[in-house]
Amino acid sequence: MSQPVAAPQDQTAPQPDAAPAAAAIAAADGLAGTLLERNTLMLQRLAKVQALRAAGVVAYPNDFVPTHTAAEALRWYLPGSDASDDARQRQLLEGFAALEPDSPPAADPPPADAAPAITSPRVALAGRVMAINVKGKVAFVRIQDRSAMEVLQARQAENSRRIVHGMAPREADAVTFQLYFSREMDPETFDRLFKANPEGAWEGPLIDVGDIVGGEGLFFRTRTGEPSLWLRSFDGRPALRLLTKAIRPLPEKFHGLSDKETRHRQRYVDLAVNPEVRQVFYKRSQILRGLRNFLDGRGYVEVETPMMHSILGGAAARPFRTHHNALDMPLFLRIAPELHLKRLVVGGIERVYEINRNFRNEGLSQRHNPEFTMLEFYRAYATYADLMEEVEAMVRSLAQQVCGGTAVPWGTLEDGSPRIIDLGPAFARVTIRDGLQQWANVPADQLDDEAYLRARAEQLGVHIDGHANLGKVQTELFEAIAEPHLVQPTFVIEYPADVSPLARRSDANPRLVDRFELYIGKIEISNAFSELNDPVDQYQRFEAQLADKARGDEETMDMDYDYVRALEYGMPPAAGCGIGVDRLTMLLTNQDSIREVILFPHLRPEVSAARTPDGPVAAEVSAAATPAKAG
RNA sequence: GGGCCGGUAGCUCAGUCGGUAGAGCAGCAGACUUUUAAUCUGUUGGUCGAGGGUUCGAUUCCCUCCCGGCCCA
Repeated sequence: MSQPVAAPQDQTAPQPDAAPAAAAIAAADGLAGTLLERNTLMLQRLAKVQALRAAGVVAYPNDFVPTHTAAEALRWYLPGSDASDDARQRQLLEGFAALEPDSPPAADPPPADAAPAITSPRVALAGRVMAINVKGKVAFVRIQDRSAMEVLQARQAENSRRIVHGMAPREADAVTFQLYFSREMDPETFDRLFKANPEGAWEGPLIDVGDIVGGEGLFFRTRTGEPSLWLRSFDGRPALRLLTKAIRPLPEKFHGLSDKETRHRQRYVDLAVNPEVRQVFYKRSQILRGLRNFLDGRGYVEVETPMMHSILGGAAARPFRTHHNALDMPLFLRIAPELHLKRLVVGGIERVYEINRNFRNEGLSQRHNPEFTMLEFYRAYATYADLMEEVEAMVRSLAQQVCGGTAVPWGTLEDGSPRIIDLGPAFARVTIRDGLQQWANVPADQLDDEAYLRARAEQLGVHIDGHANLGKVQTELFEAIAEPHLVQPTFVIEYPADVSPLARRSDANPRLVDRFELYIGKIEISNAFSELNDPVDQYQRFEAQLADKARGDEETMDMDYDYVRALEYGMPPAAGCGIGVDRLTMLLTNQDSIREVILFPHLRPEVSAARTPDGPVAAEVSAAATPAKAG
């Protein structure tokens, strides 16, 4: 049995130390030892769990069934300007339980724009408690559920109406829905949750911000016009139930959680308290769905190809290495799916795509995460020029779906106003050579002079790898000096064959390949080219890669005999395109860091100051983060 | 890899030219039957990122390290 806690009856006496009492309760059940860390707030909340159990309440029930989301409830309650539309009213009423004949008491005095007296449907809502406001014998509990962003829109609309009707505006950015609990509706539950319980195992209120609750009731407006759920007990059920007791406190309601490290390490907290973060990932979901819809609609087939490779290929990047125990062989995490997808084109899947992770063993930055999501699609009987049109249509269509238009905000200008990127007009095109002349002031007759280009790069402070060949020098210099100019969508074209070992040579100039990269907002979004399907040329280019590797270049491809064999069977003329989904998401959600569009971006293992009564558990936390399960 | 900035209560942040720390919110106790970051009264809570050095004394000064952010390569 839990030890009863001495209740502080005498106000003049020194304050009893609540923490040891809570610790006693928690420790008695061996609960605190399971925590990663201990603090007073957590021990208090653990004690509340014990108090619930002592009162015969199931602490973590799973039998509450919400009938609606908060947004559905609001939609019923705030029909909007077309509320007079009978069909809409019927549609809104669908799915609601039978109307309750006894409506909650009318607000006093009734607000000017109050809905006419109505009978309210019975509604059960569940969500996380974001704010509690106890005022004597009534309590307000604001909850947030999965419909938070729709609630936000509804409340903004409601706020506009309030202003029109001359009422005090509400905060329009609230994503919570308010439950109103009057003690007379269910005194026992009210007192247990909101009032001191001197006889209980924990003397104080049992509900906290952060808990998950479920409540049943009817709609009404408070005196100040806030649409609320008037909680009441039906059929003897509690008017408000704790569904999950949170042991850890949520970040503070006003400033919220802003520490980036904590936000990324504990994304669950970030998502719980920062609705705009949830919105970014909802949009990411929309983007993925939009990409699939777009390609499916054009006859592409989605496939999944291996993510563990024995031969590196498809991109110039350093790999992650792993090992297959049973076969006792080294494996690479794939750096690109390209060569597998083109094998499928050989096999007759003439339009094919894959959306999945690539892994590249390189530094982390605002635009680089070691694992990132790549869309690659391949289309037979198409050229890179065809894919330019296709990519342009795809990006434009996504912007319309996700942003509601083709003009999307992207960062800020010098004066602090939002920079607008317009994806509506035809995307600009610039060749590598034009760019070098225009932005690096390279004379036309020096464009193929490697020594000159290296000297110019030196002048401009651009570092170029000593192993780089002419094409790589041209490309690296171009990328370094051109990127700041590539804000509005721009296709960069006419790449040197040196840096494109898988691309088809240009018929006009065999030193170039038919390739483009799409830059938007100064970042590379896409890379595409007409595919090389001449097996002899392909074999020779692999050999050139091996030569580069022998010279010390670490970012080269290996010879892939099976891929050459596939080409020997004949790949239809084709073009292929890769799109960085994370970067595209950055663009369409106006985020300046890739970490803001990846749910769990890569971070160094956490070194926690966590401790328990039995000693630090940080070592366990760290151990869990290491790949010890491989064995 | 280099430079700069940061790590102080559960959260957001002050502060200490060296004398073991404060605020707001959260929490706890009380009042309050329609609140809106509710209000009012009282109050608990910190190995000041880690380790070492200097010192009578270090959260503060010095060194090393860890984690993060920004910029550069």
